[in-house]
Amino acid sequence: MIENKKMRIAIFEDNQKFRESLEFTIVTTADMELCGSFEDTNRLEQKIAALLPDVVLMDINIPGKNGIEAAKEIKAKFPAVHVCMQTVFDDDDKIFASLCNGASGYILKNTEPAKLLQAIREVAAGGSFFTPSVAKKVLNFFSLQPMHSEYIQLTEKEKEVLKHLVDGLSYKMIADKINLSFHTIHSHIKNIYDKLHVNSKGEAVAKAIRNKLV
Amino acid sequence: MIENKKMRIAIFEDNQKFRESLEFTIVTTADMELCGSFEDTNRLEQKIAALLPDVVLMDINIPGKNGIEAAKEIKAKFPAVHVCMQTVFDDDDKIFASLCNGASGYILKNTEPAKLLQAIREVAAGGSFFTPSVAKKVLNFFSLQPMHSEYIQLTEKEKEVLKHLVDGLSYKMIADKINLSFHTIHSHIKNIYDKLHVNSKGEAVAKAIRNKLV
DNA sequence: GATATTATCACCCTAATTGGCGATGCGTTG
DNA sequence: CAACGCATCGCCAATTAGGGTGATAATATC
Repeated sequence: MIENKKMRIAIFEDNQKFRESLEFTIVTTADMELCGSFEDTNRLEQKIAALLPDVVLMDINIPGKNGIEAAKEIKAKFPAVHVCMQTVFDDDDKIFASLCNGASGYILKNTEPAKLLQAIREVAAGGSFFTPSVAKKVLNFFSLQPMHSEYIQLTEKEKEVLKHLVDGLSYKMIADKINLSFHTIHSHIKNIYDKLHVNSKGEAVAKAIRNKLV
Repeated sequence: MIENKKMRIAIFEDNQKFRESLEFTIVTTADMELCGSFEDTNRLEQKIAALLPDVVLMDINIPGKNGIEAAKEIKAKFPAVHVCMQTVFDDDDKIFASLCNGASGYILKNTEPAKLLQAIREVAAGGSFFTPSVAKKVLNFFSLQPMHSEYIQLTEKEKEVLKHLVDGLSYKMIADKINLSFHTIHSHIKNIYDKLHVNSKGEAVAKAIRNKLV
């Protein structure tokens, strides 16, 4: 975003009332410009290509291809265009599907205009925005991942050694790779095993990948 | 939160300057009350039990048990207490570890007071708050879609053996587990290595997990 | 029906790697 | 100074990897 240019916003929303409400919010905002407003996702690619918006507000339940697919397509073909999903539902599946398909934000339709504008600005700047209830769901999702529950403090060297271990290198090869002696690698690995509470390469590799230590 | 009562905030932060800055922000806010401020997490449980804060601001790198472990302990013993992590670093590992351990928010220390207060209010109300950069990381996490396609056809037995290998069992232990001889496990594993084009347990485990063969 | 092919199982041998035990020194940080 | 991360080294037993051989039973394929 260049400071002195207005953000270009495109709206995809089938409910006429709500669409007009969004349009009003955008056009009455100094640093934003409404570059397009549609009630379906037909000829999506051409629309986006012609308008090149900074931010797309995409309804999830929209005629034509649904908003989640649309978000995916937009991100695939126009990575620079940021997509902010919006819906009345805060359905878990849809939230996660949207996030996975590249949406940068997820807001509920009852969000007040001030917050909506804040969300748009965050998203336009390459950031992300969730309404609190969505953020909560994301957190709950993480809380359901039991294996992430222990925090493991590895030193830089240990992380490096572990990375090579995961890549399948032997002690000797790792020693060569990072110019340390076989013995040093050996003791690093012993320390890693202690910290991970494992006692074999297989377990260490599994834990490293699953806990995203690498 | 009952409307007419002040939110009780407890601070755990070792840096004195920053702690005082936080204290100032809290005490000068009408709807908040500073109920405790500490420079380490010693006797954490007693402190929380005595104060029963609505929201705990927890530094990640704090003496005593680190902030991530502390968050976990607080959520385990006092589920009603909301924890908001803060740190100067936006280190992926720590963010995810914190989220998984029950923290409701994650803010960077350069966050302006207004946003900090907003975060506290969200969290106190049972919501969640991320600074935009953290939200971005969460999204990136979801966008890490597996994109592997290498046709690996393992037989049922091989899959079973591989699964145990990933779980960290030795050849001998696997043999016991599925009532086969050590030698048989050995040859299965040799075949698995052939099919996966690997030549060590570490690589096999890594490939198994990454390609979702287990 | 005869002939591959494949999955499964079992064994032997050797060399290399790994895991667990120990120890030392050096520099930084608290 | 104590504690810690880091690097180094030795020893020994267990495990693993790679090279074979070969049997059985089920399933294709000819």
